[in-house]
Amino acid sequence: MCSEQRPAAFGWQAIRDEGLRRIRAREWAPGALIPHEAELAAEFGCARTTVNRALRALAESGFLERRRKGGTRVVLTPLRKATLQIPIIRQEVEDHGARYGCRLISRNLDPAPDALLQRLDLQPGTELLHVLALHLRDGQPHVYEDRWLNPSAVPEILEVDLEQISANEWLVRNVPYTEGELTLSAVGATPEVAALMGCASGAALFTMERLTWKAEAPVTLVTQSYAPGYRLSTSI
Amino acid sequence: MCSEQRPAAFGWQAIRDEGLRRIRAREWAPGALIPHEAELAAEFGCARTTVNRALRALAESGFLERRRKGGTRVVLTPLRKATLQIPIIRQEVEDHGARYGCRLISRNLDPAPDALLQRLDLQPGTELLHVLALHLRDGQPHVYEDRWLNPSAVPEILEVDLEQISANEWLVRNVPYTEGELTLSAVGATPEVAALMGCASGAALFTMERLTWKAEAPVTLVTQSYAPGYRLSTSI
DNA sequence: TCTCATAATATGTGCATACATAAAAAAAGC
DNA sequence: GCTTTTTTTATGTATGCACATATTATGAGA
Repeated sequence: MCSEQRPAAFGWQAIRDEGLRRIRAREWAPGALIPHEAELAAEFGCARTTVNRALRALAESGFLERRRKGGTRVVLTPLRKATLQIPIIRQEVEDHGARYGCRLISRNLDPAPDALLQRLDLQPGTELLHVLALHLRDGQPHVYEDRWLNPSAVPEILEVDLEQISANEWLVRNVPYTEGELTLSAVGATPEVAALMGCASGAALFTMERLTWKAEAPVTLVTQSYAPGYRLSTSI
Repeated sequence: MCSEQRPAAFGWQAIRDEGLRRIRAREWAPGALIPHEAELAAEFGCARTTVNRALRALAESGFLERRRKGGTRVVLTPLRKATLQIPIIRQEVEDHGARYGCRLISRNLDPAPDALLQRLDLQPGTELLHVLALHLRDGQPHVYEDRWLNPSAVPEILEVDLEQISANEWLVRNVPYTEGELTLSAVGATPEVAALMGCASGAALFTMERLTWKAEAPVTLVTQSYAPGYRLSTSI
């Protein structure tokens, strides 16, 4: 979504806002075609380029659906989209004025479980680097991290001293752009995790799972469980 | 993010992709200014408009930060953004080929708790409509919903038969565009909720809280807790 | 030195125009 | 009737130009 909240009096934003008003007021009915760009340009007394910009913005926001020659339709269910910013843990902690720390619990080159290999589309028997770590906030447990790394995608990771730099930061710095999948869930703390986190066994932990790929190779699968009470907010 | 995955050979997308490559390759260093539009236009042999479009896209994706006269900088931490689609429960259930149902548990016009009124920026003593409901999936508990509605923002809601249409759907249909705040968390099931959901008391429930405003008036605060095991996925 | 007005500058936007492209509609061929 | 080709059409993109706007940089005046 854009920055503007108040309707703009002029420019393409005004046309965008007027379009949104018509969608809301059902003057442009859900699922129906709206007038084409040239027609709207004539109506608003502006260039087609300007109408295009406005309608494109509404399409990006999920209110309209546009197809060449097919015209522009009002989306049936204005599916609400929220863009949430995935926090970089160190930064999130320091932004709150707290002291960040990270404790490496274990680091092993293990044959990965079959279910994991299947999900990563890797050959059975492939060895992955398994790293467990605890992120601290003012010395208190903040996030428990369970990470699998694929050395065949990022061989350098085997040389990195993960006591010095967290796997996450190293990846952000050295494997710049990856695509992937983010899964949010709530899981109960296992006895082991509870002991590390200093919370009750079975406590509800907000959990973020990230699977990232570089080109066609899986890079890492990381599961981060936040201490009880954590809330992730965003504006919609 | 846009739809394109593969680099485009021509057009503004090609410039966008080349810019992204330079950011990744640190040819444009984090935090540093990049050449201004006119310069890049000369380099790529295209109009400034085209460069503008490309850089604007990169800025919207969170890689660049632009300011008039100030120029364009590479964002220091390319904070990863994920756009997640807030599911409309009925639709989500039906899309999975399951039967949707909704059971109204209670509906009362109550004086709201002070903490809530403060959060909604309402006068102490204001009465709000408090609705508890259970969304069913093939007859099984799926989502527990606790909702507060503000009749002074949407008076018509008092006349609506919530047995017939869920508050959510009525709002989507009749109070089309609202801005608000989305908060994700994990909470343990209270004994009452556990009984309704048919899960263990204390079970970890993925919880989505949505606070929406229409103009300056709060419309609704809804807390939806999903049955254990629910996962919300998105691509990043 | 400090404050305030002024100029310089990079991005933001609008317009007229042209052509590209995808997809639907119409026409042609069988 | 059916398939294939052609035309039509709405959106997508590019360009050159002009002017708006927000800030930074500069310089004048006290």
